[in-house]
Amino acid sequence: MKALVWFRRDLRLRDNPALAEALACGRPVEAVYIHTQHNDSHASAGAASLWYLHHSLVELQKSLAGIGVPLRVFSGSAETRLSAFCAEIGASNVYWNRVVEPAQEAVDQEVGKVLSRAGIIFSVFPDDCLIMPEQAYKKDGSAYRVFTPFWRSLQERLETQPLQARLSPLPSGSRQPIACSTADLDVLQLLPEHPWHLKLHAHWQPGEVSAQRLLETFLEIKCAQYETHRDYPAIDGTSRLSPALHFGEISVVRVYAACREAGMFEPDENTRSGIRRFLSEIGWREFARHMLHAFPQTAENSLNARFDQDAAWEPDPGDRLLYAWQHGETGIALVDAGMRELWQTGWMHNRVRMIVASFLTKNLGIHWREGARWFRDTLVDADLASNTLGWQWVAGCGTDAAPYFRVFNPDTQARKFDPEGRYISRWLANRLQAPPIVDLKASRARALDRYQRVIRQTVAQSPIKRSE
DNA sequence: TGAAATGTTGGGGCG
DNA sequence: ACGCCCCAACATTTC
Repeated sequence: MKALVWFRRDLRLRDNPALAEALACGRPVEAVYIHTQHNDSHASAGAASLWYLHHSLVELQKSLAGIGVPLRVFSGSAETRLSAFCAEIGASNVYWNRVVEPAQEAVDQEVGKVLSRAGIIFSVFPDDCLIMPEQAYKKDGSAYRVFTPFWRSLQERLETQPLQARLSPLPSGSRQPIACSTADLDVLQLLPEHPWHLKLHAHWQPGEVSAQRLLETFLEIKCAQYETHRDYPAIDGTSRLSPALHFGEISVVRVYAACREAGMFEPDENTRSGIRRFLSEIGWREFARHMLHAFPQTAENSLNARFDQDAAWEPDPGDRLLYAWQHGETGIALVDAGMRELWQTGWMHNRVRMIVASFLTKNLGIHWREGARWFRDTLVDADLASNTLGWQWVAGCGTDAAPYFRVFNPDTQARKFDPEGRYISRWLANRLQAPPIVDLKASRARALDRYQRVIRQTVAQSPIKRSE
């Protein structure tokens, strides 16, 4: 009988608990990836993300072949495909790593039932998080709602838990390499027909090897000035690890452990603070997973439900304002530059993400849900938890959110963080700058007015109460 | 991980 | 020398 590894968002060989365990069991090992399409659900991946996935799978298939493990891919639902494939190849055991996302937890439940009925033994391993979300609640069982205490307690707990146990060496090539053709990946139809995605190759190199190189580059070069460079979108000062972390091309445990090790005996104060700051960004990723686990409805709705009523937003007939924002035609230089970077590269610098998000929700008065949807469709690193937290943070309707009155002025931000206009001219070159579609000052005032009314309303004043 | 309005202070020009 | 005004520069408050 064989052992089967079900790959999901752990597209790597190194530090892969499920793969390591399967290889250790002594049976012949095969691997499978199943692509499930959701119809316009917030769980479905966008085109840029699917492009990344396709090429990451190509790399995974090649490296698995190098250790004698064939990878097969299917479209369809995991519960039907998995059991069928087990029967086909004669697998008695299935191994996989958890994906910490509500819809995926539900898939695990279904798959577990089906496999049990078929008499197949399965093992699920913790992954995707430094600490599994159900272990990240406060002592009284309630969820953390503020980042700082959450991150502090998580770090304290990591001090006492040996991370080394969750890492494993690269599987050796003791097995016979097998021939591999990546042609069958095309059946998943992850790539769109129109070849717009070809431009993404100039900016991204999917795969485990590239992910490890990004981490090395960060620790050897970038972290020394991360604290300052991270704020300047014209500078390549960030790790660019977000898509690799999303797809699990590198383990977040490995990233954390490597950073801690690098910071341990580091004499340079700038380097130490750079590493510390970078780790806190990893912390926000953890926080986002914890939040979505505790409040799964926030993927669709504001945690503060008052923000989902019409009064919190402005009408946008024909979605004209939304369209202008999406296509970088707002007439606000930094916003348009950011939206163009996103469209061209499938990525946007984090400071600019905050600024374009603030502009959409506050200056244009459009629900954060629309922005989140666009990001999901266009980002190579689109991640439900991080995206949800980020948008609600900016909109001011989530946990530990920015206060509603914190409105970025894109022009002021450009003067501060792109003083020479390098970022703006990079993405707006050869482009006539249209007049702004909104007046920054007036729209800011309207936003403050709107939010103030929404926030201040008491339960007694709500339409539901009154109608009684 | 704001920005704008408002308040305070202190140096310098000037009568 | 002195008071007055102007206005940066900085601090505080407010949204």
